[in-house]
Amino acid sequence: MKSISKAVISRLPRYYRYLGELKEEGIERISSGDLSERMHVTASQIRQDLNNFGGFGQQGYGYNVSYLYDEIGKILNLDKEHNMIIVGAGHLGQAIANYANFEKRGFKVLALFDKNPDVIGKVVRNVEVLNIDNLEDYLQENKIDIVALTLPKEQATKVADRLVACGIKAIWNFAHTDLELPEDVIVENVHLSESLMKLAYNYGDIENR
Amino acid sequence: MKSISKAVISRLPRYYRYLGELKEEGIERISSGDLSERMHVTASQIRQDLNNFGGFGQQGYGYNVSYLYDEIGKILNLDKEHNMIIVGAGHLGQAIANYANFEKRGFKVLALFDKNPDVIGKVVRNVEVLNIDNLEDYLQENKIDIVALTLPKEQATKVADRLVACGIKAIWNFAHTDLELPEDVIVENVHLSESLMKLAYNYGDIENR
DNA sequence: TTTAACGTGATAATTATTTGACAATCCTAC
DNA sequence: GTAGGATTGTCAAATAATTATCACGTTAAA
Repeated sequence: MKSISKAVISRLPRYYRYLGELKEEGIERISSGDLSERMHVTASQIRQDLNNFGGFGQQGYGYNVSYLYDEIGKILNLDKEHNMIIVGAGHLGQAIANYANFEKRGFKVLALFDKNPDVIGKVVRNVEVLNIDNLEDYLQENKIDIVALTLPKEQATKVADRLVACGIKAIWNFAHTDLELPEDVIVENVHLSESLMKLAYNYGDIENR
Repeated sequence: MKSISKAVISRLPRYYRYLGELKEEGIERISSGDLSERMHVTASQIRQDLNNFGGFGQQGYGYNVSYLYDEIGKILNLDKEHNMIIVGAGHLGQAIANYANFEKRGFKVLALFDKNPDVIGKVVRNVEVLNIDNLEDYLQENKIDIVALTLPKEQATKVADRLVACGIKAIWNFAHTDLELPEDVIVENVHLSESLMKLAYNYGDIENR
């Protein structure tokens, strides 16, 4: 089986989002051509992308919105529950804990962790902030799939090692550093400052006109 | 002048980060080979990327860390001050306002905006939350370069139009939607849920072993 | 029914990106 | 100074990603 390219994967969530919107609008079917106009990508790319996972469409008809939505959901593992904890209960950690929509997609936040006594014990959206000293114990007693790491980089590296030692295989990393972890641990980075720098680069041309 | 590819731009902030670390470690010079080991990319890519902007290195010596750091900073427009406001003073908006490091790079948060009376008037890191009704007035009186949009998607679309009407050319968009704006407006998207879905996809294989 | 329009999936062509190779040049030690 | 080693910038090759094309199955209107 030939593996799916990274570029394709990174487009799947966007397809999923647009299909969700179409579904909400009550649209039952859509052609790659119409979808391409909405999404501002080529129809060819849509057909090619989807075809990596099987022939979801039908000639002369297009794609069934609801069916395709569900299929992409399955591909993205959104049909499963994912237990998640957040390590770092600062503003960003709390922001993520507060974001309700993740739960709709099966991502369930079970706990936050921090070392700061001021936030330990606080409850954010029904989720308690626990003492990070108890991280190992907690992970032993609870099956956690994903850890969101919202710590300053100095602490993130060490905590990541602790997480991996406990068997964690998926880290959503918000720290401004690249975690050096074993190959079988999946890290998805969200480097906000790098995103902002890209924006600064792109709009710079306009400013200096 | 041939334009710089998107792929190169998106790597620049990472180079910048690593060079900053090298600088902090007191390392004065580095070869593409050594840097490639640190960053886990090919030396060829580093040389090729940097060469898009000029010959920063020297044969037999490598690259001067401090010089290269500054040069990449200039390319990314980090040598200029950027005035920023945040529209949407929810948890995410406040998290961004609280993030001190942006200021170090020249991104200055001047105000937050919200429509919720509970947060209007609140002060986050010396920055006040203002009433969104006053957005247009504020933008007329203050030169704002970048707007961070941290609103639910329903509101984001309309507010984005208002921003553009006021002449804003750079939007850092955290709303879960694609803003449809004139071509000369630069939008940098941060779609957290899409990032999380990518993680779910990638670690799914491991889980279902 | 029949048939024209539609629209996929597949393949081919094109374009973009990454990697490899090496001559030219600079550094450094003697 | 000079020779030998290091390392760049550049060009070419290889790989990857995107886009265009089209044969053929499906739909829907007459």
